[in-house]
Order: sequence, then structure tokens, then C-alpha cells
Amino acid sequence: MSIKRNTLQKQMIFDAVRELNIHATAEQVYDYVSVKNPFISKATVYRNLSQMAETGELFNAGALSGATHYDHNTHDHYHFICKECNAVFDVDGDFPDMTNIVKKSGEFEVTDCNMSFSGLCHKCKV
Amino acid sequence: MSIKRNTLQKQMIFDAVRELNIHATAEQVYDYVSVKNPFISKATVYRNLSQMAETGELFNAGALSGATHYDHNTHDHYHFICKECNAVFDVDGDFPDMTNIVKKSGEFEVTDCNMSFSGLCHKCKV
DNA sequence: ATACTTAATAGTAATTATTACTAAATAAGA
DNA sequence: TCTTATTTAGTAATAATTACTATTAAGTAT
Repeated sequence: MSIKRNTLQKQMIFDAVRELNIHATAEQVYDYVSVKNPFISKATVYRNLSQMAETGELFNAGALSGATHYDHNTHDHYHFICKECNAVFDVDGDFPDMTNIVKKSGEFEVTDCNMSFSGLCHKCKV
Repeated sequence: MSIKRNTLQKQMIFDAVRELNIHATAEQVYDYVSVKNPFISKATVYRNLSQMAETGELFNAGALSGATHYDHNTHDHYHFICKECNAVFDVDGDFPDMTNIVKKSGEFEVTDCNMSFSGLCHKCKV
């Protein structure tokens, strides 16, 4: 198991993902947290982010643009990434339950479904 | 534009992805091609793979396990990756057109949809 | 509240995946 | 065949992430 102690660093890292609210990468979280705690280690940021993604406290939105993006919104939803500016957006819409379609085949033991769309965002499509 | 010359290296790299038939990574392609051509450069493998993914000759199945996986199957389909052994499988099933649902919202100019499921494969779920 | 135990941290080195660079080789057209 | 610009090999550089280790500090027991 991971996360047996609730450190101040962990709390700051979790808060950063929520406050940034941009599907932040480890680097972005590090920059944000560094303002309040200039002595935090980058390794601590990476370790806590991946641990919280494992426990479900955060959601690993995948390596949408090279680096892994983390999301404080942990309920089922999907993402759109702009090929131009690399910004990540939540996608609204009524999607059927994909996981169930795969589960029915019985071939795999499915635990997660990660769907992402890409193209140009409202700003970049002009 | 990319790919203006049809080199022997490019052909070998394309064939490797098809012959391996395992959603190979650049490293796996390099190892496979190196047997026939011990002097091929790893940079050549990376460059050709990403170029062929750009032109549509190959499909970029995403960084499912750290490294980018390439697929010779370029028509719409989705993948399952085993969290245990990192093997990538094609997922069969009748999926509705996701891209269209997002397109209707009009918020983004959608060009691609990448969906992957994860969990345990038949071998690892015992 | 104090002491103890062990997990977590800071700081840095190492690793992995990938891209950048450059001189030499070569595919494709004139 | 000659020309020319693209591609290659080989290597250096970069980006993202993990590994390592001495030190610090949560959480529990005293």
C-alpha cells in the first residue's frame, strides 16, 4: 500500500491540482507549490501525484502532451486536448458506458476507460 | 511535409510494426530491425515512426505504458492495456461514434478520438 | 507530553523516452 | 550520369520520471 501518512507536502500537492484546475502536470504543480514552500522536492511532487492517482484521490488523465496530467475531478469524464496549444479541457456530453461494452466480451478484466479527443480548441481553430 | 523519399530503412521499419503485430514501441521496432540491419540508427526508427504516424501510414496508439505504441491497423479501433504485463490488445465490440457526440457540441474542432481501456488481461487476471 | 519506529522528504543521481545536431550517404529527378 | 536536397548514422542533448540515501517528521505507544 502507499500513503500511510498525511504529510503537509501531500496536502499542498493535492490542493495545487484542485486550485490550478487545469489538468496540471507534475511540473506545473511543482511551480505552484514552490511559491508556498520553496524547499519542496520535485521528487516529492512526482511521488505524491502518482500515489494519489493510485489510491483514487486524483485521476491520472494520461500523458496527453508528453507529460502526465492530473485531475481533481475523479468521476467518469473525458478530455479534449488541443494539438496547437496543448491545453486540456473537460468534454461534456452524454456518453454511453464504454466499459460495459468491453466487459461483456469477458476477454479482459476492465477497471478503467480513458478516452481523449484531440483537434483544435475554440481559441486555436480560427 | 515529411517523407519525400522511400528509403530501405523506412520500409524495414514499417514492415517491423506489421510483422511484430504487438503494438510495438520504438525500442521494440529497433531491436527487430537491428537483426536485419545492425547499423540502423535508433534516431532513424523514432523519426520514421512518428512521420508515418503523421502521414497515416501507421497509427499512434498513444503512450499507453510510458513509451509510444505504433499500430499498423490504421482504421478506427480501440485498445486494452494490461496493468500487469503492459501488453496491448485490440478491443472488439460495437462502439457508437464518440467523435460525433463531441462534434455536435461545436466547442472544439475534433480530429481524433483515442480510447483505451485498462485492467488485467486473460493471462494476468488469474 | 516524550520517545520510538518507520514512512516520507530533500536533494541529487540515474534512467527512460525522445529530439536535436551534423557530416556523410543516397534517392529521385534533370 | 550528375545534381541536389533529403535522409541516415552516430552521438549529444533534453524532458519526464524514478531511484537512492541520509535526514526529518507522522503517528503510535509509553
